[in-house]
Amino acid sequence: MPELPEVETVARGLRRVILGRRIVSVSLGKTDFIDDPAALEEHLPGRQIEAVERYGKFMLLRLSAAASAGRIPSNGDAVPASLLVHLGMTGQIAPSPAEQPREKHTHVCLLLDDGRELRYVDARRFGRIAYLTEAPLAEELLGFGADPLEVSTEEFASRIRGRRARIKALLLDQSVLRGVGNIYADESLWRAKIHPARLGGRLNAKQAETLRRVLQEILQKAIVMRGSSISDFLDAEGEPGEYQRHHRAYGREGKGCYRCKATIRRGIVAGRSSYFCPKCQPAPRGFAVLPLPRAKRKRDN
DNA sequence: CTCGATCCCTGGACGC
DNA sequence: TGCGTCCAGGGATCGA
Repeated sequence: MPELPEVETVARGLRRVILGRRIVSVSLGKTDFIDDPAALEEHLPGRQIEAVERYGKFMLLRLSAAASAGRIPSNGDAVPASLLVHLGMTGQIAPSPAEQPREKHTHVCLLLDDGRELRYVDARRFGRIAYLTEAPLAEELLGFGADPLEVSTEEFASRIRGRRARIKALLLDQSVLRGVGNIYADESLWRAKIHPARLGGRLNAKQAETLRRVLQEILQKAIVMRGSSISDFLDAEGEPGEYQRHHRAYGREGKGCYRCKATIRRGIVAGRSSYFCPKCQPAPRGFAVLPLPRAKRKRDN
């Protein structure tokens, strides 16, 4: 669930609270979501957290070369490196006092030089953590698409043009755009009045530009609101976001469209639950709308 | 190239 | 109350 705005919110929070801290030691819980757990234990201690960046849905903790106490480390720690962190669905990362009991599902603890622990908690372990030096990191980031906040009209159009996938699949494809997930895909398609199952390559230039523009507006607003807290998203200071109050499509099955009052419906597109207004966002021929669940048939709105 | 299916994983919602 | 089942979904992978 953490998508670009949520990850940006976490990265900004981390920047405020851990920048400049040095990692003293590492302790790990379950490690099946970590690329090379031993590398964390071997290479993180002694390094300083110099920057926190976001790349799509990833966070990049930029680390100094390890302090070497007068000699050059022989294990590669003389060069800078990065810790790549993906929050998956349920990942949270934040510092806590080291003496505070560890929450359930805490899988990575980095003891910092100020007595706190930077803890990574992830019940479902859909996240990912990797220790990477410069070259492997560059290679890792190579396959990602454009930054949706920066992408130009022309680049966005060219990344859609000629594709045969559905527009929602393209929005979710991290090699097309980096950072968009299910919520912001549905929200931007609703705002652009484009059905998620439309074929991306069939959008005309005006539709593509509208989609690009509203996607940027939505992401920017969501960042200002510190992201959407559905399920259990909390930022690095334990605060929930507010953007879920502004959702117009996502999660609103059975409720009224804010534009036309028609009932928001759900279908599966690109393997994901997709919410749309059947009136504002006309479906392509043959699209299967899921029947409204009993429980959601009425209710407020 | 794109699709759907399957897997990973846990907690919460729901039905009986 | 409790138990079983389904679903949430980002990403990898595999076969069609």
